[in-house]
Amino acid sequence: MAAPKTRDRVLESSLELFNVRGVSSVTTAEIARTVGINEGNLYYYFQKKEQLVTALFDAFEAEIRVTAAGDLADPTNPAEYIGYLRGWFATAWRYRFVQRDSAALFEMAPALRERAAAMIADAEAASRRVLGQVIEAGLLTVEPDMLEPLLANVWIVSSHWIDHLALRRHGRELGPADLDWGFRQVLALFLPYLSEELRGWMSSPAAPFASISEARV
Amino acid sequence: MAAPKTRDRVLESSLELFNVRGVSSVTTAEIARTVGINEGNLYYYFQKKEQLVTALFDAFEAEIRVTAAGDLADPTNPAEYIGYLRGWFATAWRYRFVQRDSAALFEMAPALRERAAAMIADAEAASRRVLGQVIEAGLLTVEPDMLEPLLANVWIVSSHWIDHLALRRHGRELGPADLDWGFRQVLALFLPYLSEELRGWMSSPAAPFASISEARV
DNA sequence: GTCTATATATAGATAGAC
DNA sequence: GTCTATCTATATATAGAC
Repeated sequence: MAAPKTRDRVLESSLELFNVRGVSSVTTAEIARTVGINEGNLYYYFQKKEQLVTALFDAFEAEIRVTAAGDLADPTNPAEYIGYLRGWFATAWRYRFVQRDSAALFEMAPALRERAAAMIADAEAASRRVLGQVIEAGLLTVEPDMLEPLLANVWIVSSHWIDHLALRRHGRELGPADLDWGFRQVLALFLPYLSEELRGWMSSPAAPFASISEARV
Repeated sequence: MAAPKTRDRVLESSLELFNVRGVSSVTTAEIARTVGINEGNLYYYFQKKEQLVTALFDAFEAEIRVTAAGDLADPTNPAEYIGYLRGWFATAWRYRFVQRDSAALFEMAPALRERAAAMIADAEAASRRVLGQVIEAGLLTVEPDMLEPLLANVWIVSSHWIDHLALRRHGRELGPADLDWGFRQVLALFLPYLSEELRGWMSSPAAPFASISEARV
């Protein structure tokens, strides 16, 4: 296969740097150095740092919208809903720079504010719909009053478990095992609402608890 | 009473600015302008921006440790535990700049990383102890396996509901009514574990759901 | 304790040769 | 498409008068 184009390597390196150290702490000089190109060359592809950030947001949004559009072929199969959740979770991880320090992000690229708000509204609608299917299928028992708070907490924990764990880890880099921790935190939000049947399944070897670290993250 | 000293006004204004726009986006020039003093004067009190940030962290840590040291006089009284939770919640709100963008914070003041890790460890131990009292008293029924995930999610939601809501609000400033929303999100984490007795009490007029906005925040 | 004026460093961005 | 050299703006920080 062809060697990755410079533009793509810039995006890849920037994503990693932004995720780890935050959008505002990473300089264009550092990005160029990491990619192994000159700073002038970087500006050939992205005339403003804002454009770089926006291009990464584009990718994030596209991935979120694919996930949102997804549907459960068989809502009675718990593995499918867990897979669906894992999709959200993996995307939130891959583009965690968006959530972390969103204030600085929007200050750098103000146009993203509206786009992010629209995106999250659509994403919430999608997850509301899918959760509805799962409840309909009898896997979960959630009183109507609890639906919205539950959805919001799922989003919050999926997006922000990283900061919490990084703090406890004294800033050590997070690895695959930590991803498992995060995903379990999300699943923990659902545990009290499991039907009896599902409760048994969750503790069976078939439950794909630990396999998040094997997914593309 | 005496007019507030300049140093205190600097701290107050900085806290507000950092909370709203993030540590790395706020400049010393902007702080001085907000306080109504000259930039040179600002540097008379804090020779480095890092010292300013550290002083605010000191206040945060002190407040957290006071809250952590607190105990429930009567663990069978649900209002007391809710008050305890509200204490955590209010502090997390007042110093939300610490959680939001913690990467940039630690890059600016590396010494805070270790302190924050130690502080959160103590805080977790404290909330673990108090939650234990409440469970002992029969107000909540939490399986031992769920205790740690629950505590972690309480911390995550308490610290990060703001970013989530700000996104949905299209960046509008958050107000007291939004604080209620956040606190309800935290309480929602506990709702599935309520004893029957407590469940009734929660829906009674005595339940101090809405009064978080009257607290000092 | 507060101000004015100045210094230093560096991040973001451009021009033009190759 | 990539590099070298350079420019501009500005954030942090200091010196010294008042």
